[in-house]
Amino acid sequence: MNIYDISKKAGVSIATVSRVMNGNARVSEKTRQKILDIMAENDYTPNAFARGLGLNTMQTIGLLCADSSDQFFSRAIYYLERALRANHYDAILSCTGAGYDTRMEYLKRLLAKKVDAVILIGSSFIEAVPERNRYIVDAAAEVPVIILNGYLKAPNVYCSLCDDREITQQVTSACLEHGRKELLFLYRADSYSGRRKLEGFKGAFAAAELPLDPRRIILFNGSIPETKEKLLSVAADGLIFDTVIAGDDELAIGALKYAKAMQFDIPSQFSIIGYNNSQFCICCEPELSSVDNQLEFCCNNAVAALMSVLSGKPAPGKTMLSANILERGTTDFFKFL
Amino acid sequence: MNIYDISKKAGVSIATVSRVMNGNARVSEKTRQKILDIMAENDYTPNAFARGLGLNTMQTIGLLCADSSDQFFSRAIYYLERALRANHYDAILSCTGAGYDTRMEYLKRLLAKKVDAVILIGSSFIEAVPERNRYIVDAAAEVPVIILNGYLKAPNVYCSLCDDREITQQVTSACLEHGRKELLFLYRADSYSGRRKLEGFKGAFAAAELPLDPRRIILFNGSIPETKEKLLSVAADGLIFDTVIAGDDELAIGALKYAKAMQFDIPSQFSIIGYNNSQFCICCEPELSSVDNQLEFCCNNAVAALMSVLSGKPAPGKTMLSANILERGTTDFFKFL
DNA sequence: TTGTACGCGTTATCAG
DNA sequence: CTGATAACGCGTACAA
Repeated sequence: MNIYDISKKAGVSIATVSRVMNGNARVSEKTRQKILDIMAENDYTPNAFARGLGLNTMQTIGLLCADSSDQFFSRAIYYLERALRANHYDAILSCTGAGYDTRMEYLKRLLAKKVDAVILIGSSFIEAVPERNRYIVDAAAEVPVIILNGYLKAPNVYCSLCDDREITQQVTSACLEHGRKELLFLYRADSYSGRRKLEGFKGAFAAAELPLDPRRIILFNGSIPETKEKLLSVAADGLIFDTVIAGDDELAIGALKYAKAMQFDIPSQFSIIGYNNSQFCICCEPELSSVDNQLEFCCNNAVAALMSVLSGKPAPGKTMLSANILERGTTDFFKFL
Repeated sequence: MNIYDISKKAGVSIATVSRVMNGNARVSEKTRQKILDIMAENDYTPNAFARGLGLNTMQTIGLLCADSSDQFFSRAIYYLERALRANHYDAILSCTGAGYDTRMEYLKRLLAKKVDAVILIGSSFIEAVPERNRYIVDAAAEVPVIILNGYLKAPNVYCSLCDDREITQQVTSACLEHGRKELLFLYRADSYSGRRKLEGFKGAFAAAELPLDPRRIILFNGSIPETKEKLLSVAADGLIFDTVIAGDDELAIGALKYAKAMQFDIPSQFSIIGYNNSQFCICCEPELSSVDNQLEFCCNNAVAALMSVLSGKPAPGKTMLSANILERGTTDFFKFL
């Protein structure tokens, strides 16, 4: 059933049918109803490919993320998909895994599918060496590129992120001010947000004019039990620490397991701060204090910016949100923050 | 840059260019190279919409799920997307939420986008009243429909699931045999798998010829703290229970919080069995014993069946996998299972 | 081995 | 208000 069939049954031309479908042009109420009835009877659906060919869009946005099963990413996907759908766009999802080449390949694949834009979920897409981000800038020459939780300054690239540096510095400063000096900063990846969090951690020490032992900064990409083991070995090497500031909640849970293995009282002897305010926080005991990085707002902002750009209007290249710390059972000194 | 531009630059017709692109027909090695070079120079990408229009496929599969941020669904999405991609298909994701109408609406929307097939993730799509599943049968008249973790017998519908009934019966029987008689079955939804799990629970009592107090079956759809409160109130109402068999890990964590609030020793005084073997299991203490329902196999099977169907070959309407129980710290009587 | 011409189902631009 | 017709870019019979 195509537009010709409908036009024949209605005794009009395809142009009129097309006008009725798209609602815009003026058609007599009588023929409009007739055509609508016939379309309903035959439950006609316009061919999306033909429409795509003519309009050069199928109203789809490419979503690129490392791993959709990650708790943070999966929430982002949920919010983004919902917001896109509300704007009549569909989401093509593509999970790249950790590899750099795969990221490039899958991004190209999305572009080949002629998506209207691409959303990069997660700061792992933004590397420290500018040249390595070149492929993103190139992609932005074809379609708008939205980056969630990362920042890249380039034409047609729009970033929506939370101020990881600031909140990490605030959290770290709060620790220092409350007498916790033996801090450990544990982060998973040399990503944009990882680097920003690290800056915040260092910034707090600088602001307090305290020396910072580089051994207190640990880049570690492991599971919960591996993280626990890692901390046990760090402690065995003689480093003393009574507080862990983690780059994500999973690392924080690892730290919690470490603290329990050491039979520390939490939070009086040992404190832990997670990041992302994920479900990890509420299934352990004590429950995990964590940074709420406003993911839902972030996602909605990202889609709002995208919609603006897609309709030819300008949008800010960077939208930054401030984060909050949610205090639960693994700390007791954020009451006043 | 389209096929005409390329053909002009190469001094050949578009047919030849098309042949080179699709690799199949025989073209002289010389012109083939020339065309390939020109395509590379101009980094030409065939227009996906035009191709879709002609071939009536854009190699996309619709993924429908209630909530991509759910731990179980997000893992399913990851596995499915990966398997689809390996077969050169892209995934359009659509999250419906809990509403029935929304499910119908979004499914229609996917079909309107002319996806090559639809994968329904999660047994919540399959209702007890056949008439309510009608829209799925209708969809299967247009494209193959794959159901993950649910079962619906209908033409062109292919289901990949784990034997929830059997494992739940095994688990329940094991409890009964080890002297745990005061069981509570806690499940979230009247979904296909929910009903199957319940059958298993009841089946174990029937097999042991034990009476089953209906108060021991609790249908409850709440968060972790809500689940804890619910169990506290159930206990306050006078029901005695020392074991919770939960339909998912989140409910199980709620039960764990309840047990801790009651200061029961786990697992000697109180046992808990979760379901899905999700990340929830390893972030609590003691860690949660849980049913591993072989999600990755399930997803791979689903995609394998789909690929078979899409290439015109037959596939089983139902692929059922057996599950395992993974014993961790909340039980101590599955060693021999 | 290569080229011509048509079909795919729309949208949009003209005339009328 | 309506109709004829040209794009849109590709795949592919059929012809050469």
